Amino acid sequence: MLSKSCVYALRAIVYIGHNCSDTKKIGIKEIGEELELPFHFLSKILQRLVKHHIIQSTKGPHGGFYISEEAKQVNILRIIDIIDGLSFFEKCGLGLKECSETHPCPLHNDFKVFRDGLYHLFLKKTIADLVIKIEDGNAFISNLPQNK
Amino acid sequence: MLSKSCVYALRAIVYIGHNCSDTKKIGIKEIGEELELPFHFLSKILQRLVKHHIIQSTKGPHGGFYISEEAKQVNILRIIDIIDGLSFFEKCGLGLKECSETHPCPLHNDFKVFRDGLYHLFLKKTIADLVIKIEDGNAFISNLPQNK
DNA sequence: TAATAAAAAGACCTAAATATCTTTTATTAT
DNA sequence: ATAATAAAAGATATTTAGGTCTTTTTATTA
Ligand code: FES
Ligand code: FES
Repeated sequence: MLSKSCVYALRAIVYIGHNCSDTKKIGIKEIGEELELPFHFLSKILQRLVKHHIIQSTKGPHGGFYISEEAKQVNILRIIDIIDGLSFFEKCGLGLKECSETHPCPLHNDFKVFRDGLYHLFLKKTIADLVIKIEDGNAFISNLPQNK
Repeated sequence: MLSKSCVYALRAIVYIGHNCSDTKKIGIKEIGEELELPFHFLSKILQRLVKHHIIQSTKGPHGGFYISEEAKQVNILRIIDIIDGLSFFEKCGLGLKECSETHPCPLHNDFKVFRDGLYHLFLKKTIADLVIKIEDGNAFISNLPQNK
């Protein structure tokens, strides 16, 4: 449903949100190692997020990525839109060219419930919501060591 | 979420279920034209379904594909399993290597609701259920002509 | 039994997503 | 100023999904 680029983006943002501070920026190397994501591929993704002002970066020694408190309030759907676009949430689950109430596929009514539910979930969840779960120890953004 | 192969398979099966009879088998050509699916690609998919005994076929003049009433009782999840596998329903929505209750990602609890809901939807829906919707005129399996 | 029709099978092609490698640019510290 | 560091940018490679083309096999019917 979400592309790899997109989940890499989300996890990287959460990692940055959790680990950066006024004095500490986070390098791609560290993110890639911690989250086990491919360095250069991740770098492209982070560039896009910077361009869209979701995160910020500085070059040079002690440079890296960071995120402001305001930016942490953006919802996840926004990230999905930037990376994948929102077509998933409009598309027919059975691949008809149009998903519509007047010409529905035989899964339309049932499928719509979940598709729209996910949409609203992603709409109301912010980056900060995810970061808090990490900080409270209620969730994790890295793999379990044994699964490495 | 579902691959094109998979939704092509589902729509083709429903089309066959709706149109075939004891005396009439359905050719790939007809299915491809009606559903606007690529002929040869569709042919590969139907071959797999025949191998898995979801549909049946005969070669030669007046040959084609057909489906038995019993086979119409198989659920959609079975088709998804044959074409895509079921990994989607076990995978972490944020791409962690394992989706688990003890090491959850920050979306786990919310995401699981939809992922499991879809699972159960596909588990309880049979091909016959979809065909009935077509026959009752409550749903469609072809695109609207203007979207062709 | 020959011609024909249709699926099966196999080889091949294309496009998109994912991943890597190299060079450039900006920043900081010496 | 210079060297070192880190992101940005650009080029290239690999993998996978999606799609096409050709040949073979099987069944029908004239
Ligand atoms: S028409 Fe298929 S999901 Fe809406
Ligand atoms: S751990 Fe991410 S969905 Fe279960």
